Amino acid sequence: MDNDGARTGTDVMPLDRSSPMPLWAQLVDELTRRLKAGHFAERLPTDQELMTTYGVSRQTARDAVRRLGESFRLERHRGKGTFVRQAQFELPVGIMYSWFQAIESQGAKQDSVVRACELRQDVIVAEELAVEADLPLFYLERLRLADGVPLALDRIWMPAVLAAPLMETDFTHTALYDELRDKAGIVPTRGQETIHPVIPIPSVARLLEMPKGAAAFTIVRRTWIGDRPLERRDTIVRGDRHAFVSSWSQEPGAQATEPRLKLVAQT
Amino acid sequence: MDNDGARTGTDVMPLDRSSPMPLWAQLVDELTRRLKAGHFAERLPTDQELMTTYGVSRQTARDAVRRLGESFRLERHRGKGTFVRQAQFELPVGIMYSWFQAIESQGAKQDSVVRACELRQDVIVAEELAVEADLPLFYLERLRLADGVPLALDRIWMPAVLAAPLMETDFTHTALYDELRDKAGIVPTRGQETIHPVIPIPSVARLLEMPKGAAAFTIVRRTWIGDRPLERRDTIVRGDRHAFVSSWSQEPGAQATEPRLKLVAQT
DNA sequence: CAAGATCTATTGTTCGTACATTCGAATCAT
DNA sequence: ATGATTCGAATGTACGAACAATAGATCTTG
Repeated sequence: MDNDGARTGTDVMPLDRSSPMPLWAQLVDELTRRLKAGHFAERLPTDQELMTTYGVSRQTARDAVRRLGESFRLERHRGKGTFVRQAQFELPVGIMYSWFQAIESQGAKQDSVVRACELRQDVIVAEELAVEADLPLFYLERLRLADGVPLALDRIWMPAVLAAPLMETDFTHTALYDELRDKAGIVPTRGQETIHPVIPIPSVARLLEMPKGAAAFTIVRRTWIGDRPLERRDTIVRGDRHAFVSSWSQEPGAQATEPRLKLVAQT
Repeated sequence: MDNDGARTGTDVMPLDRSSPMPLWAQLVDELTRRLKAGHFAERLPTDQELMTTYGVSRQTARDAVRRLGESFRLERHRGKGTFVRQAQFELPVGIMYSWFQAIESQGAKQDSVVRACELRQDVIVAEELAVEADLPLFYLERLRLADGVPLALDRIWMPAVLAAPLMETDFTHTALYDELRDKAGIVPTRGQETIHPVIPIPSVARLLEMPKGAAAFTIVRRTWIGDRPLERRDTIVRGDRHAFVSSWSQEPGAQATEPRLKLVAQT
């Protein structure tokens, strides 16, 4: 991997002024390439630098940066420069993330009853997490409450090698991903959630204090770091008190609102 | 409402060059105002027209139009001009829309068994649709099949005054919104879907040929034309053969994929 | 030393200009 | 009439220039 600011010669690919592709497009490609190669970890070139480095006008340089910002999260500040926004730790980790946030923002106190936090063996989950069947897995089972009312039952499996630093954590008030980041330096890069309707088994229904004959959601989440499986999580959410809601509308001529599902508490 | 191209004098609000707000921003506001007032039904002013009308440079005019395009769906064509993209009839009508599309794109033949297509009275739904309780409602009940396999049970209520032209339609292969648009000239502008897990009542479970003890999704959709309720629809989807799936990923530095749920068939 | 003033770097806004590219209509030649 | 050519309109690309606004560093001064 090349060094950052170093001009090693092969660093900069000159633009092709005879190409039919616009200069700004070539510059976008070039900057994208360098960004992905790890350049500009901190700061992007200034307008002036782009002008002299690539021999374009400021207009063209700015145009390229503007369009680059459609793919990358860039922040420009007068007097300072252009920066790649640091990867946020609070990734949009699917539906559950926004849900717990919404609950919090409505003023309800969240906490969890930790029902298990241990190392376990499980052949089936081990297979899914791509670890040897006889290796231990970190297992965390929590009953999540909002103002003391059961909301969901959360069961998490992770390879023990990755989750070892979390063993001693008190998960009563702590978010898993925060702990993972702070104690193990791990942040998931990819995730998937699958949502099914289920009839919870009696023991779970009792835990969640659900009325008899009510259905629930199961949300199965899988996360990865690159290609490496990090986590499998099964969450059972009470279906009688929560729903997924999607709204859309279209002002005449205006952009249509993308349908986006939100898990919300029922009144 | 003012006429379109007519320059009636109050049509054009001049920009304030002493304002701290950039000219392009003022121009965006002005064009937004006029768009919402029904101007430019067909074509937006050309760069040249904006320059002379508002006394700005082409750069500024183009900048304004570019940013206007972030709120409105604009199409610019060399040699032709700038146009407001016509409201598409195939609105992103929530989750179900993409679901039936996905099924179709996977090659499965869809059709419906029309179980009821009639006028009915229903006090509760009438209340919801904001019509007099003793007025009739258009009621359509369909069992939706993919390659002959039951997928979902669909029940639709609409005010009869709006849906009258649909009474004679054969809904075996026809999409409701297409019919509404073609025969009644009606297109919903707003919608909401709420998704719950349920245990279907035996008669419905039998219709959907669901295994005993399986749960299902109910999707309640409400649509409006402006503020006027158009439709209430209850759809019961087999939960053992379908799921909502949401994926997200984050390239380093790249825009995070918004979590978006899709209803998909299980393999 | 500290508070204020000044300078420098960097992005934001705005003007002007020129030519390229594409579309559609008008014109011309056959 | 019909096909090819030309022309005008409109957007796309690219250059140059100037000044404004902001942040941070440096300098000045009490």
